Amino acid sequence: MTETTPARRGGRQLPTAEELRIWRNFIETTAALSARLESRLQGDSSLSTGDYAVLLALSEAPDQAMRSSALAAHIGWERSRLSHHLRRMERRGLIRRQECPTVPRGAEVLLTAAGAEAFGTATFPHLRAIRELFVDALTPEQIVAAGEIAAALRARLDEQYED
Amino acid sequence: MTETTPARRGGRQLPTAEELRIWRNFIETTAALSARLESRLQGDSSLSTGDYAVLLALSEAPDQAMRSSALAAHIGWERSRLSHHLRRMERRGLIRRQECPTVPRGAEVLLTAAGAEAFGTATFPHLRAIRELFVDALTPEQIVAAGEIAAALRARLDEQYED
DNA sequence: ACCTACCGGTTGACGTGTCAATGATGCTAA
DNA sequence: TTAGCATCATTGACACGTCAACCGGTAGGT
Repeated sequence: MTETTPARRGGRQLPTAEELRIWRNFIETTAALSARLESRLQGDSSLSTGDYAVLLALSEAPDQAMRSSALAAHIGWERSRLSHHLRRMERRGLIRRQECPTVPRGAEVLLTAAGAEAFGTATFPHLRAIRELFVDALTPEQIVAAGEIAAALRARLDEQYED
Repeated sequence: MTETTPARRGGRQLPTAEELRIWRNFIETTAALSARLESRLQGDSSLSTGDYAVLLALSEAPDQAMRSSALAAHIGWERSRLSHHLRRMERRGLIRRQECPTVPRGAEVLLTAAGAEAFGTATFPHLRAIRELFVDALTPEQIVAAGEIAAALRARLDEQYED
């Protein structure tokens, strides 16, 4: 690895120059990758990755409908974020909202025909883009390593619960 | 690796379920990592990573000053993005802008004392956070692998030049 | 019954990012 | 000279995200 400072990893408080270089390349490249995927999806289907996540969840839901909070939990968003996003999607005709018959204060989110159609159009090119930009860019060993790295980073994030 | 479909990597058009799982973990975890860094920096110094990037570049510049477009190129931002960001930073007193004496339409961006101080306060905790959340979360081998993965992804992004 | 506390969802304010359009000013070629 | 034309920077419109405040209603404790 040819580090600036040898062995004693527990001692240093700050990253070495080499570690910092790798860090920057890593975080900037993953951000750029996200952005490229976003723009590919946008070009292929006029959907954002947020739209896609919502439509995917609704497509797989029974009756193509979900309670707002269940949807938020399913895709891991804050309720407020989802509410803003649904407003924009409703304006574009991708989903509809209606009072939930069973739960008093609940709001049901429904997939519209236009939403289902947009999702159908988007899916194949989106998966192909993931393949081109991620899967095919790496060796099988690197894909495994990427999975392990993600798991290790996630574990660290979770262990320092919300700061 | 135990893939759903064996060997013939060139043949498939779509990722396997396992590849998709790794992809999702990878891209979501790196996004969460960025977000955590952002929030740590915010808490430690009331700066965003965007602020930090600008202040870092100015700190290292001769006379703590740079032309706007040079700054944009240095940190890899669009000029429009930088212009918006500088407006907000100027409002907070972190930087100043003035007409450039040499270049006709050029705008000089200057680091203020407040900006330099904020940057100084932010640096150590920020680097420590990078160490905690990235460097220390991975084995030395994983850090090397992360660097190689980033390089491979970057190469693929660059080769498909801007879509 | 009444006060309170929570719950589901929305809203507003604001920071951030992209895109397209707009000045303002020099450079170049008819 | 003047009609383009590229360049530097800003602006406006809009999408997206977070945070905190809010609102209507249900549930618990006294």
